[in-house]
Amino acid sequence: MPPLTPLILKLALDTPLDVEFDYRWQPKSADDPPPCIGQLALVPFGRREVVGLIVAVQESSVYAPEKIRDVTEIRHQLPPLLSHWVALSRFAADYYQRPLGEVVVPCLPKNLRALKATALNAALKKTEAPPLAANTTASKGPDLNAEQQAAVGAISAANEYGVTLLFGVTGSGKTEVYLRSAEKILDREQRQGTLAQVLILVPEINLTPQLENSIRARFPGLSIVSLHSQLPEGERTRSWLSAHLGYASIVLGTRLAVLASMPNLKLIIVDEEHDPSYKQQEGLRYSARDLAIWRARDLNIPVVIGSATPSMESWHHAESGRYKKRVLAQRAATQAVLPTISLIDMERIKTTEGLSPPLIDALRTRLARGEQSLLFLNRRGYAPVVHCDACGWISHCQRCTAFMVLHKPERRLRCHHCSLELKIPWSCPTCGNVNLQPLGRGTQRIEEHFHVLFPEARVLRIDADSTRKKGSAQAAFETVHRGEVDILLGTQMVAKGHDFQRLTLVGVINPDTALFSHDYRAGERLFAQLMQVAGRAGRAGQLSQSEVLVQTRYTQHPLYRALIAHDFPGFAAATLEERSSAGLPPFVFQALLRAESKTLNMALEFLQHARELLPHPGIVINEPVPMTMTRVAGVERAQLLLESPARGALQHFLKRWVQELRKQPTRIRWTLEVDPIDI
DNA sequence: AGCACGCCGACT
DNA sequence: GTCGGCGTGCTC
Repeated sequence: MPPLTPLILKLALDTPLDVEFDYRWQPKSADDPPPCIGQLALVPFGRREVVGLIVAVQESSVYAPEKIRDVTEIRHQLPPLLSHWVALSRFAADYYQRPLGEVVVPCLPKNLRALKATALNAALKKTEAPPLAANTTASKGPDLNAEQQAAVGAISAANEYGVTLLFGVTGSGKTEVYLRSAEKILDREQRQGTLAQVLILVPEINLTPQLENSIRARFPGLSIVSLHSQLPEGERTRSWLSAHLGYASIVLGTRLAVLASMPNLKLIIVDEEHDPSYKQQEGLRYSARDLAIWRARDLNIPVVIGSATPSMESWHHAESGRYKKRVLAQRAATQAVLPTISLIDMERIKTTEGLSPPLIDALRTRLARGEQSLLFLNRRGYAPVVHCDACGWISHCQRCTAFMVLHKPERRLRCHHCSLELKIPWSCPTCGNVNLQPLGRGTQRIEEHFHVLFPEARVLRIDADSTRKKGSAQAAFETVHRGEVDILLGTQMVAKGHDFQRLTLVGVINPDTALFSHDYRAGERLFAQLMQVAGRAGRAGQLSQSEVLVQTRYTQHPLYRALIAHDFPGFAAATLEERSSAGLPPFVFQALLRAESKTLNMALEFLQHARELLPHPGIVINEPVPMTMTRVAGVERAQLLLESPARGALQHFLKRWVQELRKQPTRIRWTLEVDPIDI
C-alpha cells in the first residue's frame, strides 16, 4: 500500500491578522475524500477552535513543519463555495482593506461556523430541493406601458454584463419591470435547460415582507427566499443554504444578501440604489450596490439599479454612457398623476407651533373630505433642546457633543447618540429657575398641537420612539392602510415604501437645516427624501389631485426650485457641476481614516503621524480634524481625509498604508473607510 | 479580535 | 493571603 501523503491547506480565518494560515490534512484511508478549495474546515487556532474557509490546497508549506497543526474536521456535507464567490469576497477584502477571513467567515450563517456541525446537518436535511422541473410560469401581472415594455425588453435581451439605471418616479412601475425581467430571464434559462437564479436587493427590512409576498404570488412554482439580519437564525441558515444549493430561484434581501452564495446567478437587481442603507457602517464597510455591480461584471450578467433619485455616482455613469439609462416618466396606474409640489415661504408667514396657515387649511380640507394627510418632520422627540431663559443653561449631553432631546410622554431628556437618559430637570441645574423652555419642535410636539388644532381628527405618530416594540411599526402602518387614521405624522420612517391609497396631502416641516450641512451629500439626500415622501401621495389616482406643501425659508434655493418642477435631471446636473468644480466625488475618490481616543489630542496626533508615515504621490492627505460630532459616549473622535483623482492610485497607496498602520504600536482605535458617504 | 500570562492594589 | 485590574504577546 502506498504511503498516505498529507496535504497543506491554507485557511482564511476570522481574525484581524491579514494572513492565511497553514494546516496539515492527513488522509485516514486511501479513499478518504481530499479537501478542496471553498470547503469549510474546523481547525485549532491558539487555544480555541474555529471554522475557516479553505482557500488553497498544496503539497508543502513554507512554514516550519513542527508549527503546523492538524485540521480537526472538513465539512464535507456542505458543497464548496465556488470560485466566483471567493473572488467576490477577495475583491471586497482588498478594496475595503480588510483580511479575507473577516469577509468570508462572518457573512456565513452562524450555524455554518459553529464548532458542532449538528445545526448545519439539521438545516441541510430541512432544506428542500424544489421539484426538478421547476415551473417558471408566472401568474399574469398588470399590463405594461410602452416605457416599461421597452425597459423589460432591453434588460432581458442582454446575455452579458451591463448596468441599466432604471430612472423612474415613485409609482412608475419599477417593481413591475424588475419582476418581468426576472421572469423572462428565468424562463429563457429554463428553456435552455440551465438553472438560473435572480438576486433582488432592497434597502429596508420592514419593506421586505410585502415585496416578498407579491413575488411569491407572481411565481407560484418557484422557490423564493429572503435574507436579512433580522431573520431568525434557523430560517437564515435554511435561506442561505437554499441559495447556495441552487434551490432558490429568487433571493430577496438587504445589503448582506449581496454576499450570498448563488451558483446559478443570472440577474441582479438593486432597488432604490441611492439608499444610504446599502452602505455597511461597521466591520467591513462595503457598498452593497458597488459589490453587486462588481459581481455582475465578474459573472458577465446584467445588473439593474433603480431609483427615482439616483446617486450622483450612478447618474454620472449613466450620463457618460458607462451605464445604460432607462426612463420611466409616467406613473403606471392609469389615472395616477404626479402630485403638485408647492413651497410655503416661512419668511413671510406667521406660524403657530411651526405650522403655517396654508398647511393648516390644507389639512382641514382633507379632514372635511375624509382623505388622509401625511406630515413629515425628520426630528423625533418633543423638542431638540431645553433652555433656561434666566441664565442661558442648555441641555448638553455630558458624554457627547450633542444636546439632550426632550421626550415629553416619557418625561425624559435623552441623548440620541449614547444611551444617556435623565429625568426632566424640574428647575434649572445652574440657577434654579423653574421655567425651562423647550426650543424647536419634534414629532411629539406637533402631535400635541394637532390634538388641540383638530380635536376630532385621528392622529397617529410613527417614529422610532412610537415603534420600539417588535411588530408595532407593522401594526401602525396597517392602521393607516385600513383608513383608521386621518393625519399620519412621522420621521423618515413614513417616507419609504408604503402606498397610502387615501393619501392626498403631504406636508413637510423644517427641511432647511440640510441645506447648510457641512456634509456635501446632504443636499442630494434631502432631494431624495423629499421626492420619496412626495411620492407617498396620489398613488391611487381615483381621489382629488394630490398636493405636497413644503415649509421653507429659502423658496429661491435651486434644490427647491428643482423639486417643485419634479426636475431630478436638472438638480443632478447642477449638483454634478458643483462637485466637478469643487473636486468632490464622483470626480475624485476618497478614503477616511478615523481615530478614537480618550483625548482629542491623542487622536489628532495619531492621525498626524499616520499622515507622515509614507510618501504619497498623487494622493492628497488633508489635515487631521475633529469629527463634527467630536465626542460620542465619552470618546473623542478625529478624522483624516484622503483624496485622489485615480481610484487605482488610492487603492495602491491604501494597501501599503494599512500594512504600515497595523505595525504601529498604538492604543488608539482606528478604522479606514473607503468611499465614505458621511463626511 | 480572543485568550492567556503576568505583575500590582482592595477585599473575604 | 486571594480576586481582579488591564498591559503585552501570540495565534499556522
